[in-house]
Amino acid sequence: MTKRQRANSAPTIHDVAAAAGVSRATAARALGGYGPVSDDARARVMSAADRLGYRPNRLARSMITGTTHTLGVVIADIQLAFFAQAVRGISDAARAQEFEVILANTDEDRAKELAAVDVLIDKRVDGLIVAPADSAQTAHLAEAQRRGIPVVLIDRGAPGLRCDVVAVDNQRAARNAVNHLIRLGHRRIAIVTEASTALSAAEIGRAHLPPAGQMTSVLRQAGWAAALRGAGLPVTDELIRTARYDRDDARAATAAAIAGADRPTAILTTDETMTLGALEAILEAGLDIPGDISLVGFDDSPWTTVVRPPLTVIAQPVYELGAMAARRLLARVAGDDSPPGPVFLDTSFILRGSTGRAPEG
Amino acid sequence: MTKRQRANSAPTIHDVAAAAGVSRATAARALGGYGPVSDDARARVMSAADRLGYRPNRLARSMITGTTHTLGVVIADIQLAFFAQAVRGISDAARAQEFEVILANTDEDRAKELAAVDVLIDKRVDGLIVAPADSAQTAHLAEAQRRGIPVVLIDRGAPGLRCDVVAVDNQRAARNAVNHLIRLGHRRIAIVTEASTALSAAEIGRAHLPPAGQMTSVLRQAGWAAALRGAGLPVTDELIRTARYDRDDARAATAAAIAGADRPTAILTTDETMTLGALEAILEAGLDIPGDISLVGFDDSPWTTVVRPPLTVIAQPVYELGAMAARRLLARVAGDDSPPGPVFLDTSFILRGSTGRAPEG
DNA sequence: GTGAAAGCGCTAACAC
DNA sequence: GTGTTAGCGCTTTCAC
Repeated sequence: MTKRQRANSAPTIHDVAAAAGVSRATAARALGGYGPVSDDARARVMSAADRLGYRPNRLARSMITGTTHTLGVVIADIQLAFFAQAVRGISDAARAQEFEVILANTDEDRAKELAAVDVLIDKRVDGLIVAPADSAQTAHLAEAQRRGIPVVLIDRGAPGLRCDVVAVDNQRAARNAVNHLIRLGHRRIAIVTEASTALSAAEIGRAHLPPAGQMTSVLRQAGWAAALRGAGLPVTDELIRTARYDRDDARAATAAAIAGADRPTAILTTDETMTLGALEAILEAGLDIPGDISLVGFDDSPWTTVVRPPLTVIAQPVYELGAMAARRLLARVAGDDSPPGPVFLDTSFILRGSTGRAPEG
Repeated sequence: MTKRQRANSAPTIHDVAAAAGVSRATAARALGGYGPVSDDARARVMSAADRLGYRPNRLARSMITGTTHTLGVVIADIQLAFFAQAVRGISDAARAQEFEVILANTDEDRAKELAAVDVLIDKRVDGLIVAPADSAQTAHLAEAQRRGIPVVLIDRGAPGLRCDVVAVDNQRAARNAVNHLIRLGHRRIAIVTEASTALSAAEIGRAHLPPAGQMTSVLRQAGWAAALRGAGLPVTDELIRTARYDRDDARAATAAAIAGADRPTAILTTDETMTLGALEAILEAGLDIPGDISLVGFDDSPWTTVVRPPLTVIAQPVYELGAMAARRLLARVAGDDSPPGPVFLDTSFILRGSTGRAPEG
């Protein structure tokens, strides 16, 4: 079988060229929209192309140009509302420049992250957006950069890596929220946070955390501690309630916190999952919000206004975080080599019904 | 510059072969794990490979093998919990067989869907999972199939397309839920659904809908109507409350429904967004749930147990829907050519506090 | 403006 | 078991 007899396989530029009676180079120029082509040739090529149902093979093109018009996105879990929104922002910004998105979930597991990054490099993505599972171990990301693949971090930074980071100032946001509680007269303000990143009262006292160099929950905890210290209030281990990253464990941790003798009068939760668990525990205990206890947490989920009372929350511009990360990455892909650094988007403190004056006594 | 002097570009199989002192073919065989290679040669190749930091170029491989180990996933919006969960299921099932996932959002817009499918075909994905925006217009999907790309539909079917569909039986699920309300004595049971797909009372009376051939909301509406008719209850336009697909509009539609003289004693909502709006309206109206009005809706969102009362819901196995779709698609990619058809996964009716006996009168 | 020819990095016959 | 050779479908010099 000679080369031109592949009757029923997809038409290539070769077939189009033959049908149009021009050379492959001319057909390619017309189809690809580069280089000089006469109007006549272009017209013949175009009509041949759609008569044959020609579609360019982007793999072949990528082999030569070295660019795939594809971004790799490596996050913890697309099922978490935070990442779903961020990915939508990324996807829209990418799409606006004709880039596609390959998604990988890590479940905050470094091994999965390594594997994902490797595959994405092998697939020759043009850039990588990563929410790194471990801020301290980023050799694989440095390696990607070394191979010419720009990396933008989202949600959390990595001190050891020279790259762009798009995040919010978690310490500041938490500090603001806790300051608000303090102004309402609260003195015992607990935090319900992830065990895997939580620090003890002693540790959080010493810690000096860069604003984008850690997992968000530690930063939020640090902000909480800073606010307490700033008001001269004690930061004790009893106020630090940790749970596996799981709603039910957050419920149990909160239940334990409010069962004690010296019940906190307010609780800060570090994200939606923790908030859900904490709220459940408070409801089950039959406590009045905010009469007996105030509740404020990160993330303005849609449901926070249909619970009673509606929740006071710290909202992040999640979609924008994603869109911004993608835009920065795309700029890098396009050759921008200005010095990389963090970009902080503003959070907003949304005052609703779950925070109120501290109960007497 | 001769061919071997590309000092600082990524090492290719050629470089590895040279370093190991074997031919490219041998190096390729060792690296790719195919064909016969002596232990000695393999060892030398492997050590040369990781000394040089060799990584295979999957684009080049795909050019030859014709497979990219990539699935295209075309959905409405990753920000909707339903799709986020489904995509996680898809991603995990794909990953289990070393496939990656490219994501595209359509916002139920056919033009965006067409564009996405085109790009994915051009990128030579091995298969496509699609939640089609329009069940009636699927020429682009048939075209993908014609080009040898298997297609699996998720969440909704398309009567005109011969392919696998993974969904739930929405009519049946809705009918069951409404039957439950009927057994509780309800006679005026309204539905809050999307305007874009809703049928009038007259239309829904005549409609004969295939179980997987439509958008889910019509099917749910049909199930609702079937239950009413089955109990000899009237299906009137007054009971059909439509809204843009948007929580706030659902709130307004519900507010109008419960403001009238002949207030429904129960409401069925067709998904999380509608439920959120409906619940908000009921709370704002100060009605007691379920004393004044019962509420049941599709989708068992995490927050449905922290509102008071907790919501009775129809739960779909969303993650499994995704995983199943991916597994079927992967089977097709692997050559399975058994007759395609729909697969229905079971929903579950979760009885909680938002449904109760119909009020007297 | 157009064509011939080389080659991206890899796999797959086919000899030996 | 190993090497040689011919492509995959495209872009890109470089002549003409």
